[in-house]
Amino acid sequence: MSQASEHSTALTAADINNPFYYQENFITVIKWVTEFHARLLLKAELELIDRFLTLPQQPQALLIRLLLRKGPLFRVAKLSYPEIDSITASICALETDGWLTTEALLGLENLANLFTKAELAVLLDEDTAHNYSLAKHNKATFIAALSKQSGQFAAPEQVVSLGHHALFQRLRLMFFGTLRQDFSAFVTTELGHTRYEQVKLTTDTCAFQCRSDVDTYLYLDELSQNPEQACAADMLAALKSQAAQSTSLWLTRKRSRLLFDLGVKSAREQQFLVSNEAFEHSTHPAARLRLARSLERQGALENAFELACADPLNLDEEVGFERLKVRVGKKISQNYTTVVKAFSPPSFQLTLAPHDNSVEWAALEALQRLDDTSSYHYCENKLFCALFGLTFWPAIFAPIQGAFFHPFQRQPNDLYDADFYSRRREIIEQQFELLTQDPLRLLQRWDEKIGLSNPFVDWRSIDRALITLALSCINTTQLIAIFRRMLSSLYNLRRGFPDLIAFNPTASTFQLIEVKSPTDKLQDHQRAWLQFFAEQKIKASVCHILYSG
DNA sequence: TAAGCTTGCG
DNA sequence: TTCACACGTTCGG
DNA sequence: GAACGTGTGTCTCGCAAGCTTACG
Ligand SMILES: [Mn+2]
Ligand SMILES: [Mn+2]
Repeated sequence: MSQASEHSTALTAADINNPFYYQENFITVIKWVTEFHARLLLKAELELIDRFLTLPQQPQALLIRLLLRKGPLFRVAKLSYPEIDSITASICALETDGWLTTEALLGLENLANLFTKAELAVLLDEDTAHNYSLAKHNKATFIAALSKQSGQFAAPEQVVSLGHHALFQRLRLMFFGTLRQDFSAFVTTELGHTRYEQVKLTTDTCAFQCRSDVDTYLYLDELSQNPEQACAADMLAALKSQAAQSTSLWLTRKRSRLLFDLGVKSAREQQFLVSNEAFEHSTHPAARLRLARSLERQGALENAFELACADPLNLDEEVGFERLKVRVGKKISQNYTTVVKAFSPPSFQLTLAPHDNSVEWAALEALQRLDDTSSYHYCENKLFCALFGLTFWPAIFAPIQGAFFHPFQRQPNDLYDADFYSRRREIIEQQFELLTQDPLRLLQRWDEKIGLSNPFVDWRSIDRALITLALSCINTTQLIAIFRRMLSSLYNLRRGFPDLIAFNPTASTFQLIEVKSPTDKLQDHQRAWLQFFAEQKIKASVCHILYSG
């Protein structure tokens, strides 16, 4: 277990009743970042932050209001906040350091976003205006008409734009470790809409190790926002050169995702020079397989075969490489014969009348009617994930170094890393032990943790009674075996569970059923779970649906 | 004028 | 906007 | 049958205001 440096860190959210609660929270974050992670900021940035912190209270409040909104352009006349006395005075104050800038000219797109259809109509030249009516033509028509007049327009009223966007983006990223979260986390948490497990934080922990990692993230995020902009080859070159200097695992993952998408897109456009290289440089779980198939389509059969002979890194590769070798082996007279045979799970057929709801629900109803010894539930991954999340709660939220760095995290940063288990081995094994001793202990944990965010527990789709039922019907040894398999690759193996589960409380047994409509077929990872269940002597089968008439 | 969507807000 | 799953089309043997 | 691309439900809450469009 990692040692926490005892910089006890109270990061408290502001009281909602404070009319300036947003200001308080924003300042809290700024101070947190500048105090503890100043080494990731440039001198110029720190100076700018200083000036921000010394802004008079009212203009600063207004600026923060605007920073929290979509922006970056605002109509001054539309701004109104009861807690801010003089909007215009504050605007003036904010124009001195470039926090806000008045925009005299507006591009058409900005203009159209800021003003209503009626307001745009006024801007039409007089001789064209009479061709259009507000009732008959939609807003796009007016925009198109305006575009024939000009691409730039004098702002009809004062419009301001936010400055220093890059700095604030950077600060938000450094605090949250992602750009997908924003300051609304403070409020939703304060209101109790979302609740997070409280993990002891240490001030020396940040989402980022070095400044260049922050830069990298910002760059990758920008690329993923508008991937259409750069040409594919340029993008590839940029991502490649960046990869050379980065060590961070999760940034590599983020970049690999982009490279993978780039590869898929280029391959579709038959730009194989780009796509092959993009796949090669991507660590995305599906990248190698995709590359191998792409090579096959390009006719580079030897290359494809060779790649498919690599050790499979995951289930998809295992199955996909095998299929490819069989397919391509014949053509290049490699004479490859398959050793592995696809597992075929037990199955049965069920005939249904036409139904409105989904095939899973319809099958559930039909099966339930045929069998009054068991209760049927449509859970897919939800139930086993919930059991997993409850069982390993203390491990998931263990204060491992670097795993948690702000109070609004739903999961540790390394949840899907290969060493998730090894970094928590002791505590995980301890929970296995507790589970063996007393499975019903999980119900206590349910009561204790109910409502708290957990990456495996969806509180609304599962209830306490179902957990109780599950614990009384699922043999602990079997449950442990399932958990061990999940732990071997959390990212891949938290999905693929059969649609339905049926509990027989009298016999203390259960069975799993994957429903397949006539048009659907078993996915590889679903098949893998079914094979595992068969090996573990867990009753699991596929229900093939037929339709009457 | 109602419905449907986005945005802001706490 | 992401994820997991289902559905539908294309393609080659 | 395999592979690929697309569609669907779901999403962290609930409400109000403002705007646009479809509809009668
Ligand atoms: Mn399913
Ligand atoms: Mn199914």
